[in-house]
Amino acid sequence: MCPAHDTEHVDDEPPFRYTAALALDLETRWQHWWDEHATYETPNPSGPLADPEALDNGRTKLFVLDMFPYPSGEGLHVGHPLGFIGTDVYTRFKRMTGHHVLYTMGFDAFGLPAEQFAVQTGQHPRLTTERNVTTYRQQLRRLGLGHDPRRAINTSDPRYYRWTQWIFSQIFNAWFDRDADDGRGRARPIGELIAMFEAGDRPTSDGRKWSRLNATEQAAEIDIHRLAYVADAPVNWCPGLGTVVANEEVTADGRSDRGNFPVFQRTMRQWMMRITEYADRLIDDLEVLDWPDSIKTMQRNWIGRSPGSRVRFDSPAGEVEVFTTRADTFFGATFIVLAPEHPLVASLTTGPHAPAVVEYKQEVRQRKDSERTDDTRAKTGVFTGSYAVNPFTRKEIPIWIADYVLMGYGTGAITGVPCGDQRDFEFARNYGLDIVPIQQPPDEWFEQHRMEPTLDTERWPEAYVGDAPYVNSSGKKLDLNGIESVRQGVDVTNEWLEATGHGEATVTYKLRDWLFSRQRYWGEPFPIVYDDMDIAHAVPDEMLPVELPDTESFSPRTFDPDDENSDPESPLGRLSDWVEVELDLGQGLRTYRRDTNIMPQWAGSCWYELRYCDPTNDDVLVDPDVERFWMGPRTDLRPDHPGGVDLYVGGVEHAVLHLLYARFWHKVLHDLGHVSSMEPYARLFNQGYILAAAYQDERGMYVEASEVERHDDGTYTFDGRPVWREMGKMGKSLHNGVSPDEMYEQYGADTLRLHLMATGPLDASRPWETRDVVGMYRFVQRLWRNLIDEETGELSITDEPATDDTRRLLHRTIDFVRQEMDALRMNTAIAKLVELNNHVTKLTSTPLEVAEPLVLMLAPVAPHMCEELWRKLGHEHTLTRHPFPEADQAWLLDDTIEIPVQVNGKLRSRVTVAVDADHAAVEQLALADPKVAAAIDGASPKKVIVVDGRMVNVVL
RNA sequence: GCCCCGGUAGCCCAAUUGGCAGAGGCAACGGCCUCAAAAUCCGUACGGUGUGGGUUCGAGUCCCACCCGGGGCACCA
Repeated sequence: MCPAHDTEHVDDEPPFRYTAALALDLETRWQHWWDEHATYETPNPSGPLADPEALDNGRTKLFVLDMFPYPSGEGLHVGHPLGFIGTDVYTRFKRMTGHHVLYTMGFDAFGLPAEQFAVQTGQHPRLTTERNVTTYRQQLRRLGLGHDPRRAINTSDPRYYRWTQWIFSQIFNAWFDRDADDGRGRARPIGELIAMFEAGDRPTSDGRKWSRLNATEQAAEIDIHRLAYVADAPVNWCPGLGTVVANEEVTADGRSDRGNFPVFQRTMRQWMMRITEYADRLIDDLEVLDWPDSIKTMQRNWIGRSPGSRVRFDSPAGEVEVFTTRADTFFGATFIVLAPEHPLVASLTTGPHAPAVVEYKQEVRQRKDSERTDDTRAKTGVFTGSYAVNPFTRKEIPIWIADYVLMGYGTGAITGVPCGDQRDFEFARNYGLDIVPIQQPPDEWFEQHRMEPTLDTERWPEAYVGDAPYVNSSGKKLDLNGIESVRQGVDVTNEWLEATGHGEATVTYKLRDWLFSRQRYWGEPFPIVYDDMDIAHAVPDEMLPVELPDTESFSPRTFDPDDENSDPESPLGRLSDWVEVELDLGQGLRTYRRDTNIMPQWAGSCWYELRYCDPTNDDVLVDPDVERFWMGPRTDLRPDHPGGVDLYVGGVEHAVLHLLYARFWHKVLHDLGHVSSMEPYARLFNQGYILAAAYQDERGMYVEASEVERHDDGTYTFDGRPVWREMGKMGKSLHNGVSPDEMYEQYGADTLRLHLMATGPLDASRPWETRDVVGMYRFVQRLWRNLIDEETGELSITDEPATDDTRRLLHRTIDFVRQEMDALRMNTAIAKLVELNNHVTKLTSTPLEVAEPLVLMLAPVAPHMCEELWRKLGHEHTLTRHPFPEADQAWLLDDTIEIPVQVNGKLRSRVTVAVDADHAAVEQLALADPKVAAAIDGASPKKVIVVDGRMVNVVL
């Protein structure tokens, strides 16, 4: 049983012992006090939240952000607040060390999880969302987080999503000028593009004069440049969710990351965002971000930039364009492979081969994703019957189709170079295609394969990939023979391609445009209407928000998860009263049809940090002065600082979704002049996860972990049936959550905060053990007792000065704790505070000169208790902005120091020397030590190594 | 298969970046208190750093190979 609940004996306890009950009392009291005194409200330099006087005190601004939660129906578990507490401790520390801190919390309340919860419980998502937000608010407040409550936002609040829609309109009304900024490219207002067309400064796509295009044609011309556009595109249709989803939301095995339903590739008319235009900037600007390398790598991989060449081959069906990163290998190209879905396949297929081609395409379509991605499977394909001309060799080479070539990457067509590409090699071997050697592999390569060097590829065990001298690689005006590096071979070939018009150097990306529309209910409606010509118009800014219509039929139409041929049906489309709307868009009152899609979950989180800066501004999404103050580039720190939030803390799972989308939106807003920062998050920190034991029964189902019984033989049962234990991320899906409410009840919030911070570094995942929490509970009890008389509740300390020992430990602790908290290493800071407190415990009474700094240093982690103690120490004001203790350098140094003496690397003795003793003196002292002398045993040392203040090593 | 992290006491974690392996917490054990127990308090013990090699006067720390755990990517031409 937990101590605090052992009520039978509670009477024996001193009345003012720090117990859970006392913690509850003082914690709720202080939370109330902070609210009343607006302790954590932070002023802006201008606008509605301005208080210039409060700003003008020489403090540095600091914007710290948590990844905001979506309020699920289960409420918090103790794993959730790990990051929140980490940032809270950090911001509290920073407030005490001269910073103006912007720190608040909002809710990511739109989206699938909220909607699914509502559908499951048969209640309107607005109701369930509101209720869940209330629960979260209470639970977070109980943790004592120092948020500015005025800045809290909720993405499903019309006053918030008004601006989400506004940003969408900005993106819709923008195009990407690739030539701007010396080829870096920049978004510009669509009006500037129209002006260029009108002035004839820019040719239209089909070369006709702008004025000769009719309204529909003009609209179409503009639409192909918009950063947000509607297009027929291959999309991921998920019947089980009843909506399309983005590439980033599809798992590696072809299922939805929400719900784990099958996802099918289909061509559909959907909203897309031209994130691909930003691919280079999204990669290049990673350089100036202070982010974990792992996340940067994930983003680079996701964007997947690969420089290569496009080359056109003549074929009976016209030109076939292929993409390759190895332009140097065309002399070895002995076939062409198209993706089975390639548009030219039909016209390239000759009569005799048609049945095989049709059958193969059918086969590929039916192949399961798990099979398709199995790269151990033999390469398959069929011949189309047609030949293309290799422009390098002038030879005819067969055109095949094979499913190892993907339509979604490059041009969906490749040249088969079997001698230099393992996939092509395997394919050629399978179908008896020529393998022409074009490089002389190095001798070591043959040695590795235990064979004599040869150019007879029949005997090669695999393709050779890498640098090597070229052979058989000369033709008309292009001669690679003699060149030895791939790099050079590619460069020379690219020059030839461009000179002859056969192709050109290019870059392809794995990144696709962002599929932005969803056929669900709980999200931001598009601020778009269509006229009778079906031309899309942005709803004017002054008519925003386009409010999400209230309806009881909010459930999306979902389908059999495997019903590939079903079609999405948006819930908003059923509301004909809402869909039909009369508007004056400058041409008088007309009837328009609203777009019935909603935005994806990610829209609201793409820009929330901006709204935190200026949450109540009704004129702009964020006042430019305010944005510059909180998020402007800190060129005072380093010249290439991109601006953005100073510290962003959250889980690694958003590496390529939220973090990529948010960067994209931010860059568009920057380009259009709305924000001064070039990146949203200057520094990113990934907190670890709290893991907990989870238990599976025979069926593999997870059972409620708290009800599992452990037996002496190490086995576990649930409800009398055997279950098996594993460790996993705490949460709903593994049924292993522990609620913070239980911890408040047993120990109080300060203890929970201390425990979560003390068990390990913030970025480390670690298992939760409820029984460990008592350690920090004992610590705060001890600390409390060191300052407070448990019988009277009165302060019990002494004005007597501390001894030198105590004082030295105090200043060392101050020095260390400052350093560690600043580096987000709360675990080691706490360890040193415990150490100091343990030292104080041994004293007969606690000196005031230790008590005060101890309380101040612990305050960031255990703010409630420390405020209470601070008050009892006679201070009237909150310690929130009281200066953090400073170490006195004089007490950091000892006069003498004990250093180890090794003989041949083995520890033999210790000697005490003056800190400033010179090497000779230290050496002499070490050699004179009896234990050392015994170890040396009369031999004369070869060398004596003295490391200042560290150790002595006598080498014989 | 490839690319990142990480393996230190029974458990969670420190270790001034190459210099005495242990700061802190849990658990364990002993003691005080108690009729007894719980809680509090006081005290004690515990491993040579996943494995094998190498560099060095000296390796938890650097290098090489491997094993285990976690994460990401995976026919990307």
